[in-house]
Amino acid sequence: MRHSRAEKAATHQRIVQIAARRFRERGIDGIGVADIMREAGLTVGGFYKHFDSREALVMEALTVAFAGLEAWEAAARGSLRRAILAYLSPGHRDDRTDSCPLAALLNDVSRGVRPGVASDAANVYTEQLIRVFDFFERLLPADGRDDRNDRGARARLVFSACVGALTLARAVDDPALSREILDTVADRLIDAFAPAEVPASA
Amino acid sequence: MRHSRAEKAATHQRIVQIAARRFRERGIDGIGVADIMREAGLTVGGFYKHFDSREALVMEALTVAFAGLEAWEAAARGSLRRAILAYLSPGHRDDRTDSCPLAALLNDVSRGVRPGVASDAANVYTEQLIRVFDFFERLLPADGRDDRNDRGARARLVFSACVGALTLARAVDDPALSREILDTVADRLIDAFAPAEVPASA
DNA sequence: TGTACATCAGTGAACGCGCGTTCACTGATGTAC
DNA sequence: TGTACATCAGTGAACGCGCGTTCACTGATGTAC
Repeated sequence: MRHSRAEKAATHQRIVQIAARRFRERGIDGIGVADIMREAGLTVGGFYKHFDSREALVMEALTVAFAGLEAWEAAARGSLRRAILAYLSPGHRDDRTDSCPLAALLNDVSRGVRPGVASDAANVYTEQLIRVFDFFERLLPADGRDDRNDRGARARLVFSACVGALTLARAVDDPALSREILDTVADRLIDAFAPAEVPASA
Repeated sequence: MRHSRAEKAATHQRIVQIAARRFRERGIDGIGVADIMREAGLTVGGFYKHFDSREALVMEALTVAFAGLEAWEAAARGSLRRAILAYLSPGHRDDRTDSCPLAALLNDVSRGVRPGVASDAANVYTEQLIRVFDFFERLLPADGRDDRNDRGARARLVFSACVGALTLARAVDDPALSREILDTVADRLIDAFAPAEVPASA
């Protein structure tokens, strides 16, 4: 029962990190407050010393989960090819706890979107999706018939295909089919949108 | 309290139809047995005269929901362009209760997939996804460099992009962005994969 | 065709369970003197 | 620097609630005669 200020802040962050991982793995309704606290080495009662409600934790966890996108963007180092291959890798498919929240929470967020009803989660989600679309747009090569709108359209297609292929590969029973979805979609996307790009180098 | 045999069969189908719609709209865990029975004009207790468990209803509802894919395939009448435009239409995005189960249940099913653990839902899901991939493959035009594998790859890309764009359009807060995702992804897909196709005629 | 009885679709209350939340309590930390 | 007290992070039991499931019951349907 110790509680220095520094320790409280660390505990708070620990809870949020665990939630950010478990929400992506099991869905926002897929894990309870008691389980999260237990994983943090605490008991349920203490939860409300850190958050006003479960919903408040959800929002903090979303922010943390989306912050992970920056690491993925940085890892691409300006290469569309690398970005696609990392997104559609078996590692990203299997490591759900740390994976892209835009894919992991697709249905959870979309079910919260209703005309006229504001959803904080959908707000953050939308903001981050726009960021990722912009990221892909900057990565796309300018080709002959290129105008800015066309590049935006291609960026939306590329990321839609990435999200679709990743989540389909996760939902599928058959490991061979799952792998085939990842590999062939990545291959086709690179072929169509990053053909001239120099292969990843040192 | 009447119960002729014909009426029981009709009641059974009514329950399954309602479940097939609500599961797609709210997720498999998003609606309870009591609510489904109430919507069917019945009380909870009667549920177990029709199903061994909630899980049994889920499986029957999935079968019914997937059967709806056939109607969509038929409506395309052999045109890739029509198939894409129907899938990525605002109508399909908004009418979630009757929409494509592959998109509506993406995360729900994928969370049930764990290595070594059999999931009946994932089985049906995989089977139907293969069917849809085949459907797209048959619709793709043969082009010059075409071999069968390449057509399979293109089919997987097209449907992955459709699923991704539809679900992203649903998760997004901003109606203009949502519409832009649908329209531009459909446009790019048609441009890349069904360019020579004659526009829909009578 | 008519009657008596068995069946069973549907009722509505109750069950155990897990959830988010509340609460009285504890004891180490931080602070006032 | 040392002491006394207030604060508050964390505990663990309890709360109401909704869920899937069970159960004794009802009364119309189906069937045997």
